Amino acid sequence: MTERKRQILQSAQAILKKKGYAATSVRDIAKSLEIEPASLYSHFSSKEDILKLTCFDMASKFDEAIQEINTLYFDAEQQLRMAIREHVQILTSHLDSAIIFLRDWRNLTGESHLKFVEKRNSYENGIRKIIQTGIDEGRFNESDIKFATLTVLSSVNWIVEWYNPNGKLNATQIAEKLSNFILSGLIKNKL
Amino acid sequence: MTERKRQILQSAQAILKKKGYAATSVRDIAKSLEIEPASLYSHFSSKEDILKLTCFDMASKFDEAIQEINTLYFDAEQQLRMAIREHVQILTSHLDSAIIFLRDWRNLTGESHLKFVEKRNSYENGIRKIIQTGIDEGRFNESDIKFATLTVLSSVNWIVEWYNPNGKLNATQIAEKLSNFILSGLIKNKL
DNA sequence: ATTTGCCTAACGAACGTTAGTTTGTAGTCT
DNA sequence: AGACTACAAACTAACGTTCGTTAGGCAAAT
Repeated sequence: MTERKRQILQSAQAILKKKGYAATSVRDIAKSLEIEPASLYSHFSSKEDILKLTCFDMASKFDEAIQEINTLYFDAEQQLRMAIREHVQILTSHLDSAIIFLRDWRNLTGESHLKFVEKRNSYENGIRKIIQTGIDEGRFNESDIKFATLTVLSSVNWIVEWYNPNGKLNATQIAEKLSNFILSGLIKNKL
Repeated sequence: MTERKRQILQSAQAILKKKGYAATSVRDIAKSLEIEPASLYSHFSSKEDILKLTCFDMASKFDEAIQEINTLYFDAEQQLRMAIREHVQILTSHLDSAIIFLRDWRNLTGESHLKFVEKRNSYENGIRKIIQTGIDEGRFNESDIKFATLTVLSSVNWIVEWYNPNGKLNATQIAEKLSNFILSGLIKNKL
C-alpha cells in the first residue's frame, strides 16, 4: 500500500464514519480530497473495496490480539482484563475505522460478507473461551455463556459511540473501569 | 393512521431492518408490497417520513415507560430491574422498528434529527437518575455515572442483534438475566 | 359525489464506474 | 547533460442505471 493510498483511505474513513457507508457517495469522498471521483479508481477498484480494506484491517487487529492472549497461562479474570484492554486500545486508536468496522460491515457483499462474519465469530469464540474458563475455574457465575459473551462485547463496543480522544479518560482507564463493571457489576460486594 | 397505512409501514420496516435505511430504495419497499413506487406517496409524504414515524413511535414508547417508572417509590435496584424489563419488552415486541430506531436514526435530517437526539437524551437521563439514586442510597458502587448509564444501555440495546422470537428465552427471562449480569457482574460474590 | 388507493409516465438529479488522456517525476541510457 | 522510458496519479467526458419524487388519471368503495 503506497503512502498516497493510505492517505486517501484515511480521508475516506473520516467521511464514512460521519455519514455511514451507504449514505456516502464516491463523489463525497473525492470532494474531501479535492480530487475528481474518477481519480479514486487509480487506487481502489470499487467503493466496496474501501469498505473491505477497512473492515478486514480491523478484523485482523482483533484477531491477532485475542490469539496472543489465548496462548498465555493466566487465569480467566486476568485474561478477560487483558482482552478488554487490548480491545479498547484497538478501538480508540483507530476510531474512524472502528466505527465503520462495527456498523457498516453489513454492506459487504458476497464472499466478503461471509468471510467477515466468519472472522467475527472466531473472535467472539476467543472471548467466549475465556469466560468459559472462568466458569470452569469456579470463579465466574454460571450463566448462559453465549449471553455473557455478547453482553461483554456489546458494552465494550459501545464505547466508540461516546469516546472522546480529548476527554479525561484514556484507553487504559476506560478499559479498567469497564473491566470492573463487567466483573463486579453495579451492586456493592458484601465484604 | 389507517389500517392500510399501518400495514404498509410494517412491510416497509421489515425491509428497512434487513437492508438499512440508506441502502433501501423506495422501489424496494414498493416491490415487497406488490404495488408501484409512486403509490407509496398516497400514504407517506417522503421516504424519510417512514423513518421519522418509526423512530418517534419507538421513542415515545420508551419515554412513557421510563416516566412511569420514575414516579414509583421503589428502591434503585427494583427500579432498574423494572426499567430493564420494560426496555427489553419494547425492543423484542417491536423488533423491526427497534433495529431501525437504534441504527438508522442518524439518517434523520434537520429538525427531526435534533428532536430525536433530545428525546434520546431525555430517556438516557431517566436511566441515569435511577443509577444515581442507587449510588446515593449507598447500594451501588460509586462510579462514573455517565459511564455506567451508557454501559447499561449498550448491553440492553445489543439484544436486538441476537434476539430470536422463536428462541428458548422470552423477553422477561432475558430481562432478568441481563439485570442479574448488570447488577452483580461476572465474579461470584463472596458470601 | 367524494374520497381512497392505486396506476402510468416521466422528471431531473445523483449514483458507481469506465475509457482514454495528460501531467509530473524518477530513473536509465547515450 | 540531454533524450528516452516507465510509472503513478490525476484529469475530462461520459456511460447506463437507479434514485426520490411529481403530475395526472382511473376504478372501486363510501
